[in-house]
Order: sequence, then structure tokens, then C-alpha cells
Amino acid sequence: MGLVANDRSAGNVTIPVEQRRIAAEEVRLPPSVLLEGTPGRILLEALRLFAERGFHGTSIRDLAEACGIRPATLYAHFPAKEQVLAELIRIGHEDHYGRLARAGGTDPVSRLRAVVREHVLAHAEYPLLATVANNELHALSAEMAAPALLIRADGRQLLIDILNAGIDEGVFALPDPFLAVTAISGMGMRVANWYGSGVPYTPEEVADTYAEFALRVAGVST
Amino acid sequence: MGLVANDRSAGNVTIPVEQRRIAAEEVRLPPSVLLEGTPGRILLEALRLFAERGFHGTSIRDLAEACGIRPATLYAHFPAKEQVLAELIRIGHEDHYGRLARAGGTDPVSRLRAVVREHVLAHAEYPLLATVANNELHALSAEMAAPALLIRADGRQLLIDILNAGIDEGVFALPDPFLAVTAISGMGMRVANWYGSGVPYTPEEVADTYAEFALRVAGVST
DNA sequence: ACTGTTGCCTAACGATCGTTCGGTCGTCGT
DNA sequence: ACGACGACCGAACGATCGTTAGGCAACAGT
Repeated sequence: MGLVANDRSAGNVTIPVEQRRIAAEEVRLPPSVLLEGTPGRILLEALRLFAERGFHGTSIRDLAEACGIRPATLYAHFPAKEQVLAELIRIGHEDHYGRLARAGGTDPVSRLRAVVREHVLAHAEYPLLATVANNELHALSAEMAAPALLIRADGRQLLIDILNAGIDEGVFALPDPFLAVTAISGMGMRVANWYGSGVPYTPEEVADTYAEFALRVAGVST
Repeated sequence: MGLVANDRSAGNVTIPVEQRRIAAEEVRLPPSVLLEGTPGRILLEALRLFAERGFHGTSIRDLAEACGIRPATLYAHFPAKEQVLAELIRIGHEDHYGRLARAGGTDPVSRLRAVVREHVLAHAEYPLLATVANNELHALSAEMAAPALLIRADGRQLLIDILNAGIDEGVFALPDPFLAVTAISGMGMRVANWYGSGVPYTPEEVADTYAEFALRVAGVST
């Protein structure tokens, strides 16, 4: 019967379909970021507004009002609106790649599992930050975007190397490594869009399940 | 040796890492859209600009100049800038759901394969349209976004039903259907971002491989 | 020949944009 | 006591925003 498959016990939770770019509510930055004082407040409110409305959809006056300050005061802490975005994107990329670099694992299977776990965790724990880092990069000038692009290339290479190693060792069986990389990283990135308070999973649960999916895509017989 | 894995024959193509939101170059709309005359030109140029810079990052004057007309002329064809975006988003969602609804298949396995194929094809053949439909929906007022949200819910339900049917019949083996839906639809949506002229695959090749990945995620033993 | 319609224009509207200037506080080192 | 300083502000800058008014030229139907 398909009827019982309609509640959580069968895993079928209806995905919330909403207009917002992100489902998450909590505005949060990695603990390494200093949030004391006005600069921290500006970063937090900019994170929320940029994720919600986009960089060009948020005015300096919107941001200032959200922080409880006047527009002119913003320029006492940041030289330009673009620099606020650049700082958020820097934080997002450094947090993301820091996780990937810290991921453990010795053989390709455990490596892939660990890296996908961290990849997904970054997007589930900081969905707003990931959304801004991923979707607002184009609003940055080429010079300010360059560091993020370098980090991105490194992260991508990490995953490629793991897949190639697994193929060489014969533990992965997949039709096309390139497409597997896009698929695995792509499914993880979308987590930032739907993960939120309405979803009955911890970030770890999502990360574990997605890591399992990645192994299946890689063709690991489990 | 891992050395030979560095060319196409081993499937290892370096993914282009670039600042642009989309890798695709061709500005294209489904053949059902009438492109004759100025309104068609406006839609095409708006598609290119909105995909590249976002709705709020594109001004009426940018759009008019790209069309070779004056800003005022735009308002002879569209009542507002927002309506141009609304039309693109409508086209994108109708094309996408039309494909899903037309997807064949009788059993859950062939159904899943067909639906994922169409899902991916839509994003690979019309990456700009998919990008605008997915990432600029938030720029629309609630009333204008409503039709797209309904279509979205329908498409989502289609995939959920297939997964549930496969679970009920015992042909799918997966830890969590909800997370499988997000993973499968998520990996397909990201295709719009990286698929472009620099990628040595036809949309059909990508779609077939991704359909295979989806079946693996669903736990179909192949 | 006339009238209405259509397609596009120039010019300008008020609003809002990112940013800067000049100044006023309170705080703190000396 | 005093001077430097950092945080914050009101006011305004020129530029650009989405949009509208009004008009000109080409063409249609009658």
C-alpha cells in the first residue's frame, strides 16, 4: 500500500515549496568570525539580507536600518558595500575549504565519505552563508572574486583526485568521473536551499545520507 | 597509474571554475515561444542579462540597449520590468513541468529514469532559462510567483510518487526517500550552472548518466 | 483623403541608489 | 585638565533607477 508511505516513518515528508531562496531561518556565521560590535552586526544582517534578496536587491539603507544605524555609519566600518559581500564570500569559502581539507579518510571510500560529509555539513549548518557564497559571487568585481575562485578550484580538485584514486584502485565503478563530480558536489550545494528549521533532520543525518548517496554514485558496492 | 587519468579518455576533464553564474553561452528559449519582433528580442536579451547579472543587477536601460531600442519602447511591449521576468519564469516552469509530465515509463525504474532524463535535459538544453527560473523567483511579487510555485510542487510530487512506488514494490532500496528526492533533483538543477559549450557532452549524455546516478541513489541493483 | 492604430522616439518625472562631508558626541591616555 | 580619537550622525552629492507623458512617422481600413 502506498498510503502508509505518506508520513515520516516511511520517510515521505513533503518538501516545502516556497518562494524564498532559502528555507533556513537562523542567521549564523562560523565561530571563527568575530561578531562583537557593529562590524559583526553588519556582517550578520548583510548575510541575512543578501541571502534573502541578493546583493543588488539590498540597499545600503536596508542594511543600515537592519543594523540600527545610519547609512553613513556603515562606511566607518567597511569602505564599500561590495566589501561587505566580499568579506562574507571570503568567510564562506574559507570555512568550506577548511572543512574539506580537514576531512579524514585513508582509502578512497572513506575519503569520499568524509569529504562529502563535510561538504554537506557546511551547506546544512550555514545555509545562508553558502547561498551568498555560491549565488552572489557574480556581483563581485573580478579582483575581489579571484581568491574565492582559487579556493573553489582547490576544493574541486580534491574531489576529482579522490574519484580518480578510487577508479585506479578499482573500488569505484562509475561511467564518468567528471559527471560524478558535478553530481556529487551539485546535490550537496542544493542542501543550502532546502535545509531549514522545518526539516526533521540534523545536519549530520543529512551529511551521512548524502555521503551514502555519493558512494552509490561512485559505484561502491555496499 | 593516475597519470593517464588526466585526459578525456579517462573521463577526467577539469571543471571550469569561473565567476559567472552559468557556463553556457547560447541564449535560447523553447521553440514554443514566439521570438519574432521586438517582444521576442526583449525576452531573449532579458534572459541573457537576468541569467548573467540577476534581475536587480540589470536595469531597464541595460535591457533596452541590448535590444537596440530606447527604454520607453520597452513599455510598449511589457507593462513593467517585473513582467518580463515573470514571463521568463513562466516559460521556464511550463517547459520544465511539460517535460516531466511527458516522461514515459511504466514501472518505477523506467519512470525514474525517464523523469530524471527530462529533468536534466531541461537544465542542459536551456541553462539560462533554468537559472533565471530557479534563482530569480524571489525577485517576483508573491502573486506573480504563485503559478510557478504550484508547478514546482507538482513536479516535486511526481518524483516523490515514483520513489514511494518503487519502495512499495521493493525495487528501490534507499535510506530516506525525502533526502533522495532532494539529492536527485538537486544534482539535476546544478547542471544549469556548469553545462556549456566548454563541456564535451551532449545534453542526452549528461541526462543518461544522471539518470543512472539517480537509479544508484535509489538503490536499484544494476 | 481621412482617421485610427501601431511602433518608436525624446524628455523628463520623482524616487532611490552608493557614497562623502563636516560635525558632535563620549572615552581614554597622559 | 586636555587633546586625540573612534563611533556615530544629519545632510547632501551626483548618478541612476523604473516609469510616464507627449509627439512623430508609417501604415491600415474605409
